[in-house]
Amino acid sequence: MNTFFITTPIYYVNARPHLGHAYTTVVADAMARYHKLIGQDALFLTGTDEHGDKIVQAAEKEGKSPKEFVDGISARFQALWPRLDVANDRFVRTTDPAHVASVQSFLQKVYDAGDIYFGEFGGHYCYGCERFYTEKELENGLCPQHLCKPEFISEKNYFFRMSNYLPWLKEHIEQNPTFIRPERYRTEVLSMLESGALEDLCISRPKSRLTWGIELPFDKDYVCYVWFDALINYISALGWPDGGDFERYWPGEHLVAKDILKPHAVFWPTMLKSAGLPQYRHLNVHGYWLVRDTKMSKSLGNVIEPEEMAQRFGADAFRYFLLREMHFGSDASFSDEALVGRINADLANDLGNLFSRVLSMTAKYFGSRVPAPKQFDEADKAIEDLCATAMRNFSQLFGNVQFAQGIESLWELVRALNKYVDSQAPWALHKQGNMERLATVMYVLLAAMRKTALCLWPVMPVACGKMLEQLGQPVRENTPPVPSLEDEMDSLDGLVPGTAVADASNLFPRIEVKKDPTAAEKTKAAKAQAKAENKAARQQKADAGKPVEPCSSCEGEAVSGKPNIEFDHFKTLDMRVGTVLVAEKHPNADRILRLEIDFGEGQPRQILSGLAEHYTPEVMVGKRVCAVLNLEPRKIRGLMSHGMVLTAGDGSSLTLLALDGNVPDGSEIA
RNA sequence: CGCGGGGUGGAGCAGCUCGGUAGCUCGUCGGGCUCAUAACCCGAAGGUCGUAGGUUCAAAUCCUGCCCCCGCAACCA
Repeated sequence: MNTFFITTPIYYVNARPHLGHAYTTVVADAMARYHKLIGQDALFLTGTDEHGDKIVQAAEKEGKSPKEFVDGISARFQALWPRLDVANDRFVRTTDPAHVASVQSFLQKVYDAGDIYFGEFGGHYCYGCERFYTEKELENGLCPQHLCKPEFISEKNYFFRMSNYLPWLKEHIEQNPTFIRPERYRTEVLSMLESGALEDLCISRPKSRLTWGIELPFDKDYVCYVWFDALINYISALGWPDGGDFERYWPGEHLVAKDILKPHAVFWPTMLKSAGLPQYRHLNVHGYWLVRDTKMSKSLGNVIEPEEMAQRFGADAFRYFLLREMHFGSDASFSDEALVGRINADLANDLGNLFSRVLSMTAKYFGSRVPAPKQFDEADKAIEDLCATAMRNFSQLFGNVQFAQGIESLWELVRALNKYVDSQAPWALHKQGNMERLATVMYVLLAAMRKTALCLWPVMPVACGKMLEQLGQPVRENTPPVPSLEDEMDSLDGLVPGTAVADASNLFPRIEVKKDPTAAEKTKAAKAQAKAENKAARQQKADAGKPVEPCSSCEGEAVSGKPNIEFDHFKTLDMRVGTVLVAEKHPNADRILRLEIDFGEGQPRQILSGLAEHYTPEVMVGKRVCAVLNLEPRKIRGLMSHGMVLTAGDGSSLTLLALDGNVPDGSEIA
């Protein structure tokens, strides 16, 4: 196995690239470079996902055709990567004619295998539940929740018989412990499979509703919906079904964020299985970057612009931070402070300063020429051993997607080199005139620095180039500095005595920090907003109410203002004042209170309200509240609610609407 | 008992699979060095490893109960 193929997801082009995109792509780049560095034939693919409803809408908004629109955003992604020193070998777009042809071949193959059928999409839609019911779920033709007749909405669509392959998939995952990694995501997928909640996959949309997509080869009235279009990029970019690249590079491995675990861990393997193609080797799943411990989102104004980071701190430092700070698989926290902290501590103080002090001494004592070493003593041998260990650990950990740990093991060497400088005190040797010993010490340092730089090529390609240049080593951009890192691991050889080196070095200047006293407040505000966001997003998801996953290689972002309504429309609301007679926790829902409220109607009305996290039942009794009475009654966790209590809140805090004066129960609100 | 992750010195994390001196980075304090990017090196303070039990000669590590935090899911009319 001397080839390596790594992919990022193709990014949905309805928004600009953000930190999450940058992380995934930088990691993939580092992986590709690492495999090139150990002498493999590595191919690195990224790209853009350009079909779907959202694109059409976004394009309309800007008065562009879909194609014009996606061309623009795709170009933006493509322009970003070089700024992060990302050197992808391929870039795939789902609007590429080759991709389109490939998707159609794949669909045809799966169709011929008998795994695609024409069926009913949707069916019995209950507006109360905002979902479709199958015949089986209905009780006497009625919605089991509301006991009302659901409306029959019919849309014929094509389905992929995914369920056929789920038992096989479960076994495959069980027998291949690193098929999905890290472990936690493997566990999650297995429990997903055990839960039995997975159904067949709807893979089409009628052209009457969506034209911006790939036409099904067996029905020209339909286009392909989301996953069959998107996932196939991983092989269409290799020219599948034709061309030698597929033979050469497949199976590869994938890198994704945890939000698209299901499509990659379940849909894609079953699709490959159905098409009779070999499985991918690994699905590498990473976590989210939080910003000051809250979710990053556009409307919070805390979106991290990768370009800005690269510009302010340098692409190398930014990449270093991303790879060093996040333990692959877990979430991590992004902040300027953390970034600057890493840059100063690791890059400036430890690594940069090491280069500075050693090169400066080499200039002073040996005229900037690598001296020839003599016999190694114990201290030198210890460094030689540690260097070998560090390189081996680094290599093993990096290959195992444990980037932070790999880098850390390299820093054990860097710190040891700084200690070695102190313990050997070259300046003292020089004073004593002990030039033999001095030569050996300086050689050990320079040679170990070279080894360090070699390992860092996947992480910081440009800085690595600078380091090697300062050590008199020839480098070529985007080419591994040595043909095989393996050959470099067992000795301190590789640096030829007499080589001219730089006389000074300032690789990573310290960044002076200016304290931001409002940081804590910012955090607090951001958290509150984030919660509100969450809620809005959830609402939106519910509104979509479709049994098919929305594309999630992007963050959903359309939080829009509400349109104006007619006064007549407003007047249709029946809002009244009432007094809470009874309040208790919903027996089967932790956020909800069950209220009995007197609206002067003769008998109290039962309303359920999501107040439990803000008001205790005791406090609620006797309170006067405002409510909407003529909302469609709705069953919530088994109890009926006949109205809605009015509240104001921002997501983290919530308060009831209060009355300024005294009016009788049942008074109208307008 | 919805699913999953987590609670380890001031902060962030490792260690837990395979029980046996609690480790790393940052921060704080004291010292050293003078080659260097006010950096580097040494030392110190600071933790009964969420909690209550259990197994064991021995538990951060294994078992059980409980508490708390974070995602997702469900209910927020």
